[in-house]
Amino acid sequence: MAAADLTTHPGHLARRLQQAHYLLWNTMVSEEITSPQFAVLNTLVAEPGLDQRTVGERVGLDRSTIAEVISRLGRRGLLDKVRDPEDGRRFLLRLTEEGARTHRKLTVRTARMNQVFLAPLTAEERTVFFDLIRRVADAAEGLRNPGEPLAAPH
Amino acid sequence: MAAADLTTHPGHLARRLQQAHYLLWNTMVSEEITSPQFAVLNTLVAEPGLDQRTVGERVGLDRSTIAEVISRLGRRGLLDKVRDPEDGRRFLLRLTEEGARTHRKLTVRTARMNQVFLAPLTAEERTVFFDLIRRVADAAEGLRNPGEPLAAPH
DNA sequence: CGTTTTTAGTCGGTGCACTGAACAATACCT
DNA sequence: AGGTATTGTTCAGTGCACCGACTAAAAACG
Repeated sequence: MAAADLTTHPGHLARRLQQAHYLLWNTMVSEEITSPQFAVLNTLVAEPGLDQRTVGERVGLDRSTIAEVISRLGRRGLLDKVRDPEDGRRFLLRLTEEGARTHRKLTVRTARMNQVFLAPLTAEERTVFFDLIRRVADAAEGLRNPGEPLAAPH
Repeated sequence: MAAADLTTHPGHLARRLQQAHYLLWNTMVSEEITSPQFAVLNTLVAEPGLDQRTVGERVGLDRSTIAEVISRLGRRGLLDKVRDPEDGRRFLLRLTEEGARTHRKLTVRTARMNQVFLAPLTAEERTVFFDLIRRVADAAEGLRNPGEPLAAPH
């Protein structure tokens, strides 16, 4: 049997895209803070006091992975973890002053990096790019919990 | 400072896309063989006898990562690793009979999975989808080893 | 030649990402 | 109230992905 053409395999392209992004992030944004870590900081700027599981849901990470990411951020003093007094299972998360400062700094650099990353595309193409990827990713995620309606109620 | 909108961050989208693919692969293609492992098998079907480094280059993996992937495939008896008699640094790689059989089986399943994964897009959109991702990924990879100073420091 | 430089592969370290199993706290249900 | 889910977190295990430092073989040079 002939070999397949990987350039028409979305999984292969997705991996290459992510790797390319990873490298650019490392050189243009930060070698300390990774992109998923920034996503967590960003979520906690928008919604301070979230619990760990919900943060994971927001950024698209499962419970094990989010636990590790948060543990790293905590170790670096970028966020605080407190037991919810009203629900002893939860940890409530909140950025420290340094966490907020780091987020501000990286927000600027991230915007710059995105410009470089998307430079090959025109403005209209970028819109399409976002739209297509989002639709494919959303649909595939929807295949996971088939009982659930697409528009998540609160 | 306000939180950024991650749905317009290509890195975040790329990660979500890859995760969605990973999950679908696991349910529709194989729980044993991963997508990068399949990419290696596929490369060796097209070009038997390649050395390790070149295979990594073909599928887009660095030396360390490709070494691990190949070691796993070797452990499962899907490929053979032989010292190049003409260049004692190289290992030449070749699929075993079982490796070729596995590749054939997964090729069929992968095609089915890609249909499901891309189902949200029309035929024209798929073409655009491939084109945009490829252009962005290629451009970012090009930034790695240029003769050109790409971004003036500060 | 012999000395440098380049190249192929390995090794140790860090981080992301998933699964499945365990555990404790809470909620649900007769 | 008491037993049974359900939920939030952790832990162990596997695999991808990078970097930097190292070894050994080959190539380039003088």
